Amino acid sequence: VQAISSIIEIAKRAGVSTGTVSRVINGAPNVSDELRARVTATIAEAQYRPNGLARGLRNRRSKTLGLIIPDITNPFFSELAKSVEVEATRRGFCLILSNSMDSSTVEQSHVDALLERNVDGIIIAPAIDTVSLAGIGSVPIVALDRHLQGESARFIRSDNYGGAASAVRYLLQLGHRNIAFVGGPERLTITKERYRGYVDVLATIETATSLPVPWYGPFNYLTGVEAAQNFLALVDRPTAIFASNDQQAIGVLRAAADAGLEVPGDLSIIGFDDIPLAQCVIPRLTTVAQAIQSLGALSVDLALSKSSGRALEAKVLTLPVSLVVRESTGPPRVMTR
Amino acid sequence: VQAISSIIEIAKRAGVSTGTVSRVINGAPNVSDELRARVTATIAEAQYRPNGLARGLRNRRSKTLGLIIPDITNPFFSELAKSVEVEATRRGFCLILSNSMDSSTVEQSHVDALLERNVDGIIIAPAIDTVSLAGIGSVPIVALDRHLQGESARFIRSDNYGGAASAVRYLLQLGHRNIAFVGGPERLTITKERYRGYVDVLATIETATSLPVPWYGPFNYLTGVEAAQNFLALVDRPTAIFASNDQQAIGVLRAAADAGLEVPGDLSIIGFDDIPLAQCVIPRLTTVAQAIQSLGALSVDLALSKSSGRALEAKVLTLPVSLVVRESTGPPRVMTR
DNA sequence: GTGAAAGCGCTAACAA
DNA sequence: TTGTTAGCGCTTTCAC
Repeated sequence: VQAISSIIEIAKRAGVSTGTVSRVINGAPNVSDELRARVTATIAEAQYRPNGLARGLRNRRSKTLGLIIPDITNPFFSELAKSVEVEATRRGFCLILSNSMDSSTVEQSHVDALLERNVDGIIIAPAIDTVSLAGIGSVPIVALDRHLQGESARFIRSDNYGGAASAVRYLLQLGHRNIAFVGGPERLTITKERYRGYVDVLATIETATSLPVPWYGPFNYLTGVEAAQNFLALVDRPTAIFASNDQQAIGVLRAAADAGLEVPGDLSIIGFDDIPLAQCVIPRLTTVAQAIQSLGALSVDLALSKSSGRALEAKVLTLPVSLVVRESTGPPRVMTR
Repeated sequence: VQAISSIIEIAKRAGVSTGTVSRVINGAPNVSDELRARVTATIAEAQYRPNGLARGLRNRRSKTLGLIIPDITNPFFSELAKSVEVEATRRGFCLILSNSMDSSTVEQSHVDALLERNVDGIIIAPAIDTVSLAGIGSVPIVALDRHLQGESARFIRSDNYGGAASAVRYLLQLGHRNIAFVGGPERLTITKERYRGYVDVLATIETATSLPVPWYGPFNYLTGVEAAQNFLALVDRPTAIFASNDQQAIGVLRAAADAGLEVPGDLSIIGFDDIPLAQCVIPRLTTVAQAIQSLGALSVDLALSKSSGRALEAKVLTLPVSLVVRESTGPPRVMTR
């Protein structure tokens, strides 16, 4: 059975006008029960599927959202992408996925591609959050996790400062005084915010020595390995390392094992994000948990809410984080702030 | 500056017809250099972006591909999705991402959504590879990693049988005789193929005892943990475990650590996929590496190649795998078959 | 409550 | 080489 591809055909078969078929498809109230039933039956029988391109052209909306992230391979972003996709689907939207590979140029070309496809909104975790994007303004933009230049975008992210602060505060509680910092790319605001949280808390105590020089790098395993190798070779070796994401923290774990160190006996490690893997590595990872589900769902929400007009709406949303402490035995302890 | 939104406007400004503007946009040869320059300039100046919906409607193609996978959160699929997205982008296509959450029902609704959006092709890793999908046939379909019922789809996957076989062969070489099998969902063909590879190789030697009963479960960490707990409690404890993916293998690692076992001293473990994490866990994971890049790129290739007519084209593509042996010291050794 | 018809922005066939 | 125009499939106003 060849599926029918035009509303005209359906109208003909059902013996009604295209207008009526359209009204039925869109659930308009002013259609008689009789015609509605007839049209519905015809549609089902003919396996008819309305043409989204035509509808989009006519309605000026594609029921599609764009998501631009640095790298879907990063577990934090794949968790995020999943929650965005699920929420978008729940609302009848599709999600176009783009990886910027941490390049603003690639990012811009993705934006262009999305705009050409008339997406109804763009959610983006910018590669470099001090750069602005061209062509934006005709469509709702949500900056996710990372800031975006320009006044048009809404911004949603976690409490990076507070998260780092509570991690370091916990390490101090455990008695650590020499705590090292592994950061993400130095240019990013999230990196700076987490660093400030770290520094500010350490400033509250008196330390014998100065802090180890922070180590910056991409949010991946390798950075953690390199950072740890660097820190562990120091004369005044840190007893704890705070990493800016879980992948880095796992890299630190890896390097500590290679160096023959016990974790947490010889070295304490805290990560950031709380990806599923954190509860699986050996030993389990203590980390600052982001509310990834909420970040994803809310960003869809923002992208889809018509904000035009309501100038006073919140431009920046900061979601709370919580410290998840995992020990070799017993269940994880969640410490909110 | 308000960006211009119609080709008519551009035509007016440049003092030409819409036809000419269209020809310039599409790089048609028969336009004089003078007009081409004028139109190009006007477009750039007006920040004009052609409307993809209208073009798609007219051309019957959306320059968009659909990808349906069980779960982007699974590192194997996020690697795959990335390579698909990169290849699609390279060819000027966008990628719509959908998670089926391992449900055929969800899967079908994603297919419907994609068809309504007139995607030019669908790449799918089916949740259940014995189920067929409705509405397919109007668009090129590529079954990726997992088989799809129906004759219309192309199929591309790795050599699951050979991969499992070479893993088990390697374990035999190391002297293991009691090797356990952790499988993915039992209904999947990939699970069965990997199991056959495992069984067939073991059938070539004489074993004192019978094989441990295989353990099946989703492709995640937890399955590995549970499987290992099960196997390690056996009276006749296996000395090696072959897991059907790296996440499961990492779960086994986790459980072995909890049980106080040394890997590989007390227990050898081999995984499947070779996700980046495999080289980072402690100890590093020996695994069967899939050519994920090629899988992704080729599936885009298949989805985009007009196969209509060429009936003799290969319907099934099987990509070779290789065993990557990682030891506590030294670089990984790649053993192809 | 229903039908007729204009038009969303674009391309391609045809005419000039 | 360039312009004119029909029409892709749909929605919605307007008239009945």
